[in-house]
Amino acid sequence: MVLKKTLEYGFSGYWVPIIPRGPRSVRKRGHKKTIEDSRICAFELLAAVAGKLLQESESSASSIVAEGQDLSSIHNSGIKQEQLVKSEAFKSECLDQRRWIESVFASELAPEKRNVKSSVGDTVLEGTSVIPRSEISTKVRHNLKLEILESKTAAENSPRKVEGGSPNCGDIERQIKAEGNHIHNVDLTVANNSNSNDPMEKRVKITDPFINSDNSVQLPSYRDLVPNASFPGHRNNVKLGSRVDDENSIGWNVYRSKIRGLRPQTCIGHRRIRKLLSSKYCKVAPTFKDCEFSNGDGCVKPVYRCRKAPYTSDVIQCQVPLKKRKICNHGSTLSCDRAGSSESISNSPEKGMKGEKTISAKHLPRAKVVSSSVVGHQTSFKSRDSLVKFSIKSFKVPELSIDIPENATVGSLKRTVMEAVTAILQGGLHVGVVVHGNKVKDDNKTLLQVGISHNEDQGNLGFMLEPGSAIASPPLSRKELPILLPHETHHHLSRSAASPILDLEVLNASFAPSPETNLDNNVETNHELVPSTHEVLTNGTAPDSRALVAVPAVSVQALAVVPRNQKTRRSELVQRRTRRPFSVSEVEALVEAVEKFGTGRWRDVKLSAFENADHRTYVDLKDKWKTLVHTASISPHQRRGETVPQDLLDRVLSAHGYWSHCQPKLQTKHLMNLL
DNA sequence: GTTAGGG
DNA sequence: CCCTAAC
Repeated sequence: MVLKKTLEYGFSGYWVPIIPRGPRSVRKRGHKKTIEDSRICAFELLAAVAGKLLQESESSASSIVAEGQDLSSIHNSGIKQEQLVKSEAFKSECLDQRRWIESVFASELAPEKRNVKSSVGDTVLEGTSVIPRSEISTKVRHNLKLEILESKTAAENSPRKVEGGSPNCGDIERQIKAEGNHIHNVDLTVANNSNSNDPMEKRVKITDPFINSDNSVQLPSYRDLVPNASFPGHRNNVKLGSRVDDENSIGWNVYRSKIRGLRPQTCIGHRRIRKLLSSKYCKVAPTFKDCEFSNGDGCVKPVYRCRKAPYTSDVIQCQVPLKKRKICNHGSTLSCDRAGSSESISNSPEKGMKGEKTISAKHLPRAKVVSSSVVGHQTSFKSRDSLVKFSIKSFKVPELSIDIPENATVGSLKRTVMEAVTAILQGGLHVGVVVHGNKVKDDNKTLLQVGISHNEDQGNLGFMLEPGSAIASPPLSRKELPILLPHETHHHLSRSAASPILDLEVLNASFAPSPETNLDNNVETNHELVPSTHEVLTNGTAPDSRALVAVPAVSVQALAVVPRNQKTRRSELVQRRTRRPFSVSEVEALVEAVEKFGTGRWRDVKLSAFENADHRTYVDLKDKWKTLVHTASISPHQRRGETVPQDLLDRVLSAHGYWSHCQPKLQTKHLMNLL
């Protein structure tokens, strides 16, 4: 008897293998080169200024001083500028001298206000540098708002794009992370008046939760600080079920660990800033996390809001930026932000919250299961013509189907679910769009075409998560999971130490096979060296018990969504079935049935010997027979996997020979009859 | 829906 | 196991 239970899962904060980043997005320069260069130049100048500042103060360094420092020397360098330096923080940003920073912290642990504002030419840089690093950020609340043009195609507007992100934003984050910095919030606002042609009007804000609205920094009190808490001192345990977020007015909810590293972060130097701005997309007013895009043609205006930080999944964090990129791409080559709002941080009520965003630890944040199943709701509309505004509360996620014996323990159930969810998450997720209950398959349709318009009831629109491409295999196919063997556990743990919420339970699930379940079994079989599962199968347990394997049952319809192109469809949408090696007893049953029915009546074989084995189709049986025949015909040492008793193989050969010999006769007979 | 066979 | 041509 099998207990069937389906459940849904949400974003999860489980450990996900770190996927090597692809090359940084290619930035095309093209006709904007000049503008861009000048921008870069501006930042270089700025950096130079900062460097000079630091140099000047180096003698008196290691302590915070310099409020309203005189910048005459910088003026002397011929750079037009106005600077207001309220602290030295910014200096560290440019020189990246940890020692200095640390010394600062050693002596400045009490709440301290620091503020840096500098402007070079038309470029304004506001930076706050020495802020406590948030080494462990485990949860984040994500709010996502979209404003999309109806006229844009579904593909363009598809939330799938959320998966990506504008290179600028993504790059910013990556760069920050790469530098080991943990800036809690970075707002980049680039506003170009289309008519002003002033490429230099930029505004870079680097903020932090501890930064007040006046851009000052407030450090947390001592007790909140845990020096070098680079490894999670505590984690969030994976829990079944979902947590309803009472604040869940919009978006994902994530929390942040209270543990914070003491190490101050270094600030973004000019180099990084330059990189950021060298991205063509930066011109389109990217703001990190809390951002709003506006582009000249007034077409696309997505608004992303991400409050409180990290502990959002890779998926989420990576997705947001990508989306922006795509949108930027479409939008606005020429003019940016017709409104010309240089303060475009967003007019949403949550504006004040921008400082709350926290970028999590290095290897991308994780999301916790936030809500198990929710359909996205669109809350607000855009009054402006042709603009549709979305507010995605959450995604409806694919169904997860799990078969597990009644006598399995709750613990094993948890582990099974855990693995299933993890496996799916590892494969990445895609976003599907559902309109009026129908999944929108054609990415090229416009929102209007699929029934999404600004004056339409948005209640009929929903988003859902779908397993992504890489989704290698369901949980127990460890073969395809990076973590396979118990002895690898530590290795992985240490390697992923930077991931604050790496959940031990996940690992335990993988490595703590429990006798009551077939986990152990699977672990064995997946070693591909260890024989057998037939103990289980032959000791009275029905073969079906092996169905404990949690199979993420991706619904066909879900998979059918977003059929981009032929090429990607299969790999991205179709989930390969769980590999379930035939047990000896199954082989035996198969052989027996084939002996009876022959090799051309798989349906009969299935019905007679595997009627109750739902996971064995007649195609499977046929395939297995095929491999059996092959196995039987090769030398024993060449065989792999489950060891099939020689006598069974002999029977296979025998039956195969018999039926293959019979076949011609029958065929001949048939032909004779025809003639 | 089944079979058979290549991938 | 997947995919598909060919029943």
